[in-house]
Amino acid sequence: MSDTVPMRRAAQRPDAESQLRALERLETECRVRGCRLTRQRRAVLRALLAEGGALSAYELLERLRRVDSRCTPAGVYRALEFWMTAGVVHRLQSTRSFILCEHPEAPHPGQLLICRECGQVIEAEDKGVVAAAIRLGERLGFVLDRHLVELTGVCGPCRAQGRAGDSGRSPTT
Amino acid sequence: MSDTVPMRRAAQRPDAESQLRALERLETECRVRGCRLTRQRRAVLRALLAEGGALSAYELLERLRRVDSRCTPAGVYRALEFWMTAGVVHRLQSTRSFILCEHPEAPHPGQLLICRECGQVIEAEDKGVVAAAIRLGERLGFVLDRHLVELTGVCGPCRAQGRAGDSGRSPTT
DNA sequence: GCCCTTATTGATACAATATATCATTTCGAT
DNA sequence: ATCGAAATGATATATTGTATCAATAAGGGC
Ligand SMILES: [Zn+2]
Ligand SMILES: [Zn+2]
Ligand SMILES: [Zn+2]
Ligand SMILES: [Zn+2]
Repeated sequence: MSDTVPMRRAAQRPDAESQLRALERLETECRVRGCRLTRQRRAVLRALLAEGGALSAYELLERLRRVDSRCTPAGVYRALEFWMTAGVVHRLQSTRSFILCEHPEAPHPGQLLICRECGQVIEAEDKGVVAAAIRLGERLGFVLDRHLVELTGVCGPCRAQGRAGDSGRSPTT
Repeated sequence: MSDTVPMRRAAQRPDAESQLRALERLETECRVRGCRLTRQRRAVLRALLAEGGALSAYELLERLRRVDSRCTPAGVYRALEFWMTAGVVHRLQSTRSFILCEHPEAPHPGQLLICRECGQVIEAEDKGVVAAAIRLGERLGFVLDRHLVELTGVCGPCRAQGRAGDSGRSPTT
C-alpha cells in the first residue's frame, strides 16, 4: 500500500467473463465483415482486460512488449483504432487513454465518469444526458453524430476515504 | 469558393466588441488577483479573436511569430493555460484546439457543438445537459467538478448546402 | 494441404502536441 | 532606485499520434 504510483481500483470492472463472451461474438462478427481478429488485436484487448481500467497507448505498448518485443506504436494505435471502430474500446480524450467498453454489444453514445483521485472510470448510458444533448443540437440546428461526454470528479469511495478535495466550486469546462 | 482548405465561417462569432469589453474587465480583475495581463497573453487573445474560431496551439504559435519571432510553444501553452484558468479560453479535446469563451463573464460548464464540415464551433450553456450530467453523477456517487461535453455533427447551413454526409447512423462516442 | 488475394504487420522515420528547466527580464510595490 | 514575485526566452525533451512500404500472415476456394 506504500506504492509511489497512484492507487488504482484494478480489476474492479463489472464482468471480465462476459466481456470474454462478447469477444467470442466479435470473432464471428469480424468474419462476417471481412476483417480479422488477429494476435495483436487480441493482445491489446487482453491487456486492457487485465488492467481493468484505462491505459494510454504507450502504457499499452509497454505491456505488449513484455510478450512480443516487436510491438510498435503504430501497431498499438492500429489495433486501438480497429476496436474503437468496432465499438469495443473508447478513447478518453481528457486523459489521452483508452478503455474497454462495458457494453460492447451494440454501438452507443456513452458518458464516462472519471475519478480524479483513484483514476476509476465508469461508463454510463444515460438516456437523460443523451436526450438533452440531442435537444440542444436540434435547438442550434445541428444533426449530431458523435457525443463526447466526460465528467470528472471524485467518486463515492474516494470521498469516504476523506480525499474530498475542494468540491465547493461549480462545475466548469 | 474553390479553395482547397475547408471553409471556415470566420469572424461570425457573436460579438468581438463585447469580448474586448470583457477584456477590459479582466485587466482590472487580474490586478486584483495579483497576476499580470502581459503582452504575450494579450497577443494570444487577439489572435483567437482575429481568427474567430478554434486554433491549435501551433497554429497560434505561427500567427504570433509573424509579430514576434521569439515566441515559443511553451509561451503559447503558458498563455493558454492562464486564460483557461481564467475561464476565457476553452480547450477542444476532440480537435486538440483552443477557442475563446463566448461568455467569459463567469466560469461555467459549457457544451461545445462542432460542425465537422465547416469547423464552426458554437458554445452553449444548456441547463438541461448540465442538470442531466449532475443527476447522472449523483446516481453513480460522483461529485463532479469538470464537465467535458463536445458534440460533433453537421450544422444547419452545411446541411442546407447539401453536404449532409451519412446522418443516418446513431450517435456514438 | 496448397495457392491466391488481401488485410495486417514490422520497421523505420517522422509529425504533432505538450512540458521541464533555468537564467534573464519585466512588472509592480515599497 | 531597489527589491521580490511573476513571467518570459531559450533550449531541450517528453508524450502522443501518423506515414510509408516491403514483408507477412490470415482466411477462402480448391
Ligand atoms: Zn461503451
Ligand atoms: Zn475515486
Ligand atoms: Zn465558455
Ligand atoms: Zn457547418
